[in-house]
Amino acid sequence: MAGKKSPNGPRLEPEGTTAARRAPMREFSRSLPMSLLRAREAVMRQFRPSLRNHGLTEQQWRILRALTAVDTIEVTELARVAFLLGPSLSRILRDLEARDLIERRTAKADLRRGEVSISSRGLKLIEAVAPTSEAIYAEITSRYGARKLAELQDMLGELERGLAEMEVSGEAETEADE
Amino acid sequence: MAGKKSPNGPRLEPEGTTAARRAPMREFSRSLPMSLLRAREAVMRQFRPSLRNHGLTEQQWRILRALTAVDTIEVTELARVAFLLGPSLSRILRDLEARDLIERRTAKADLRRGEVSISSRGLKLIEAVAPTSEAIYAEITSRYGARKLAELQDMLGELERGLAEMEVSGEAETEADE
DNA sequence: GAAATTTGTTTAACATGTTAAGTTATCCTG
DNA sequence: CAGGATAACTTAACATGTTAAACAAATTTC
Repeated sequence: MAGKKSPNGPRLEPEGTTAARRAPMREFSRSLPMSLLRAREAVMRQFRPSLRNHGLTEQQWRILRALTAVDTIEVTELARVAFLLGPSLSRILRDLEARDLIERRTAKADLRRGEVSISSRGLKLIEAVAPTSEAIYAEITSRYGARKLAELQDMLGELERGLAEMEVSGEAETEADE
Repeated sequence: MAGKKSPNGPRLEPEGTTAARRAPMREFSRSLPMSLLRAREAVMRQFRPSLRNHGLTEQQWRILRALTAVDTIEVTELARVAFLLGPSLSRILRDLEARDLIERRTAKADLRRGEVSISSRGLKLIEAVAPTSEAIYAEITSRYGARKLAELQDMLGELERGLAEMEVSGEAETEADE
């Protein structure tokens, strides 16, 4: 891809020449990151309005949703499950606690750890949102096909696992590179 | 350093006693949005270090990358291609222009429109990053399998198109719902 | 052809993503 | 048992996501 570039000077012309004179590379819009981004956005666009009507963002919903599956959970574990970085989670928990949607206390055995659980108020909110959310999910499944959807998720999972292996191989350029 | 856990801390039970007393719903971590999010993050985690070494964020890279394919492009069209919302793009363009990586001017025919193009400095930067970027992409393709990757992207594209159709059907609750 | 409406872009405000640094509590080693 | 290294968060700082509002230029209406 390091082909010889035509020495086309900087564009100072209002009406440039033709369009296709630069580095080709892969078709940008068809890159894997873009495909995944657009697909996810297309999915979330379906859910956001409903969540918004209940005063929840996507991340807040993920957290409450994860909390319904457990009695209590530590912050770090919650970050892993809800797939949020620590700082984001820290801010959101502060907000959710202020809104009385969750409850927190420090672990007796280890004062560093925080234990989080959903409040009855939070539980009510979840139960109010869930039906719409489930309906949307069912509609998506129906449209796309349950089997194909499962297959897609399998492929995504395999991709994820494969990339996790790459992590260990290419760990050597924390410095340099320019 | 290994899996040393708290000696008496209550662990999470997938099918635990106290855990499964609330709303069941779908398995949270296996939802489509989470699958897509994790997969995309796994992919981007590969690219981010390299981009960072060149002082670029993912979005800035997307913009410069899109600009290499055209002579000039209008802001709105650039937002569509790079898949960024107007406000985000507006901020990033301001920054990229300050760093002399792009050039801007207003269209003669329509003073509302802004025309953007990459600068020679921006082009140099792209050419510096591209090799590493392409190598990573090649590695991913090789690991996952070119055929399977193409299939995955086809499925993602179909999902995206299918959901786009849903948009028109369920448009009636801009108000109410709470 | 001026007012009303629409369009292209930016600004504002708040929430999250991302990396680095700070805090406090545990663990660990001499 | 004093430090030093770790671990679990939390803060800070900057960039982007997201929605609403502001603005100016173009288009439509009456």
